[in-house]
Amino acid sequence: MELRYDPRQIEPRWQRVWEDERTWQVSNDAVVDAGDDAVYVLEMLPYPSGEPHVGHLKNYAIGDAVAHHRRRIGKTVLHPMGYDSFGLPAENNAIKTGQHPRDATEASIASFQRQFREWGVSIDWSREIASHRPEYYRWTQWIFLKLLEAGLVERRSAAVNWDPVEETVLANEQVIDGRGERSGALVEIRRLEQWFLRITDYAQRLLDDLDGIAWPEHVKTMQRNWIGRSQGARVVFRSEELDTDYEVFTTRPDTLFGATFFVMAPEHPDVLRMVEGTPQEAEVRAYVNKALTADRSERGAADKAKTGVALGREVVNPVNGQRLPVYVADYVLMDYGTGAIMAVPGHDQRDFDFARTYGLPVKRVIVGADEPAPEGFPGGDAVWAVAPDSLPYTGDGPLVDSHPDFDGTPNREALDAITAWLDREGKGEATVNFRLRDWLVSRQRYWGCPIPIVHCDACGMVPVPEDQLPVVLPDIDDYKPKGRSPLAAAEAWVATSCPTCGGAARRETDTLDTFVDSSWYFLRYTDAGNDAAPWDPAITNAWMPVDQYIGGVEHAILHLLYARFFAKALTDIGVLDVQEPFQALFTQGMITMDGAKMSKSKGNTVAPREIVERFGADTARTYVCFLGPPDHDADWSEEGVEGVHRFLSRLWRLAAEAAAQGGATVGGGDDAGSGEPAAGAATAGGSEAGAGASVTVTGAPGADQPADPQGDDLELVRKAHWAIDKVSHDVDGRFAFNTAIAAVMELTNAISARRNALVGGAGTGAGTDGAASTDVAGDAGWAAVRFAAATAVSLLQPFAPHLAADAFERLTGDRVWEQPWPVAEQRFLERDEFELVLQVQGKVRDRVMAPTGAGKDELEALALASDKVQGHLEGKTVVKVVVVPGKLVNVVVR
RNA sequence: GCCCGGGUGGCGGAACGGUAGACGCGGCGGACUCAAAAUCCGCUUCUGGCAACAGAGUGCGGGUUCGAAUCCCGCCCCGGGUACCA
Repeated sequence: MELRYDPRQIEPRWQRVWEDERTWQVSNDAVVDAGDDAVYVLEMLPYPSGEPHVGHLKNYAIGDAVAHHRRRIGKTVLHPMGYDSFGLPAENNAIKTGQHPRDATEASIASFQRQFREWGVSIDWSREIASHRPEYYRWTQWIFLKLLEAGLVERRSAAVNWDPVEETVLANEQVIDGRGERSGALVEIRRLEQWFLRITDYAQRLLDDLDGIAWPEHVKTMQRNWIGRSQGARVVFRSEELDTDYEVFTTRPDTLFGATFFVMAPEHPDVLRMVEGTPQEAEVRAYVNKALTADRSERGAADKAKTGVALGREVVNPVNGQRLPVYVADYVLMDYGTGAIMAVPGHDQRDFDFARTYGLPVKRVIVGADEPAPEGFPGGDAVWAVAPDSLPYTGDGPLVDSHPDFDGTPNREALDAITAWLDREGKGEATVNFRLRDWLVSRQRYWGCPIPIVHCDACGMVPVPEDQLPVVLPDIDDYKPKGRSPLAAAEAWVATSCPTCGGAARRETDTLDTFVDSSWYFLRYTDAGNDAAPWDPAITNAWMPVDQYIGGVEHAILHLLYARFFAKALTDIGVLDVQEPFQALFTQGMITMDGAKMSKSKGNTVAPREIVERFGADTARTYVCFLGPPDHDADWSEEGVEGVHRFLSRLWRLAAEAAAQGGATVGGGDDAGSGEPAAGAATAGGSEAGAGASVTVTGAPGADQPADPQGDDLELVRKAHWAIDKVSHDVDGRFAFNTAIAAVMELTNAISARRNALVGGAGTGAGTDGAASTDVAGDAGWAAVRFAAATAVSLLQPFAPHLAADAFERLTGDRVWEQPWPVAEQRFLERDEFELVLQVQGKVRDRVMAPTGAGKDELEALALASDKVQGHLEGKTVVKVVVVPGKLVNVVVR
């Protein structure tokens, strides 16, 4: 009998069974019945481009392992799949080749879909979605209109990030080091009318609710930093010349008395107004223009020398009436706070640098607790033209040279007192400032969701009525952006009538950022077939939140923040009841090649398709789960793949051989659910086999746990239970897949050893027909091997579902995915003896067997009885003996 | 600069404060074979020793402890995130 592990036979066969029987489909009736046992496992939505890469493989291998495991511990699992199918790559391809983005996208989707099936991922395909299809984006538009109704959508003119290569605006989150996230081009600032979502309204809640979700701490930290809450005060500085108040935000109102000048951002709308008609105008204009056109990465460099120009104007410090010269300088950002600052060079590094460059006075108003008081303390007039080395001082301490009411007061107290005073005087108030900006969602590109708005000369901006959705993206001839959306050229489409007055009107031609599409897809999965509404809240609220979300850490900010915002906003609107969409998050590490990121341009890529073709999907999946802790980056290794393939071959062969020694009593009696005939009936077709399954009895029946194993068989059964215990702990919540698989490898090694002993002599491997021992001991041995093999494949099922299905059926006649997850029996985990470690001075000197449950005295006596221990005690006095029952004895000597 | 991670054999990596190096890769040796592949078995942290064994050892320096890869303090290096955020 030839026993060869042949994934090319095995894998398609089981894929057919799962597909024909729709094994992984779950109905929405089930979620209501299941209650808390309903579990939503989700991997991040893939962008379909070409074919899947190893990152996808890892993502779905991890997710599928979780889904399988949860099913087998009795959960009702929702595990859907779809495509983030709007977006620039398809459009850029269209510009280059003329191919419609839809065609390229659909081709990619087909390729992804085919490969996901070949990987055997347990997906409920009935819920598949693709964000570029009208039946999906109809509801994206619906949500946009709901947000509009709720006042969370705004169209306003703003200085925005313009990507000159992609010819579109970008969200702040898509600008990295002053360059477009995708194009890498230097981003320019332009003032344009754009659509914004008011995510800043939710800043505080987005921050607070991070506390309640099971996410990696570093991801939460990244979001906290991005939201950037800071507590401070708004303070009003008055320009008497212009009769205008200018507000600044400061986190340090305690240093107000140390302000020696005032700075505005180059973008500040009043900068030019302040100098109009003055001798400074030309110089200021030149500076502002230069600052605005300079590239952002250069401007953003913290170590760049500070530059600026005096405006020749003054503003009044509200706390002491002092007049402060006003400057324009590019180290002040329009984006943050009010675009103007009070400068306190004595206590801020940046202001200090600027002051030193321009010879501005530096005043110290706080002294360090353990520093000597400066000249004139308290209440002197300590202003230095050139600052001493101790400045700027950014620590805490009592105030000096400020005001008689505050001098000597610790600055943190003074901060509150000064804020209260400002408030009373109407010159400021306590406030919180966020770094988070509103989300710019309009894009001047073609391949995205049309914004469902009509512009009417008479009525203004009019939302497209719900019953006229979707606004379908029209086909166009020229995809090339020309500073405006390519849609603007689709005149027949743009021209429409106003839904309100019926007059001539024009459609909005911008499309939505694709992050809008992916901010709600997980809701659509829960009720994907619904064509009357985006979802039924009763169903969606029952499935939600996603119990386990799995994806790359690169989405730590953008996607995860937007999706959280959507859940909260939709909940406030009343169409949903989900505060946090992703209860638990797991972020997988990257797979690298020779330590570097895989990329097509470097040519250091591995295509999952090739691996699957050569070794099978089970090898590919098990390998990516084995190559290290899944949340760490890991380097791809060809030898590693082969090693895993060897392991799977070995396990399968052992199982098949053991089955031939008396497994699979299929079909008889009560076992109606069992599938195809076992052992050897390799190419039998799909589900139809279930009916008249043949009975194969070749010896002791099945792979049940042996009733009363002895000797080596007992040891093997123990090992199986040890593996159950280990894998269960590693998989459940720990994501320690690498060690779980290692445990199954250990069990496999033990099975192999027992098998070799049974066959007798040195094993000759695959070709052996394993001369079956017919004696009683042999039968018992094979029974233990069958049990252990069935356990091993059962534990491996979340990683290698095809192999597990095949081997388990041979051994037992049953379908492994329908079996409950094995449970370790305590009696096999415990032994009556254990290896006692004997230490002297904390160093291991000997190991002896000791009875389990032996008392401290007994263990101490055993330790002192050891010759090796005694050898190390010679000439020394025993000071103390530490006994850890069940573990070790440590003898302390002097 | 700031905020996270992380430094363990030739390599990827294991180790509730209690046997450091599970498991895999690679390497070496052996069995099977005419031979090779495949398979199976054994060895594989370093140093000394034929061996029993002894010593050293988890980035570096201290500390706590009967006992530290693990906890604490101070450094060094690597990776990631973020950056003139007032």
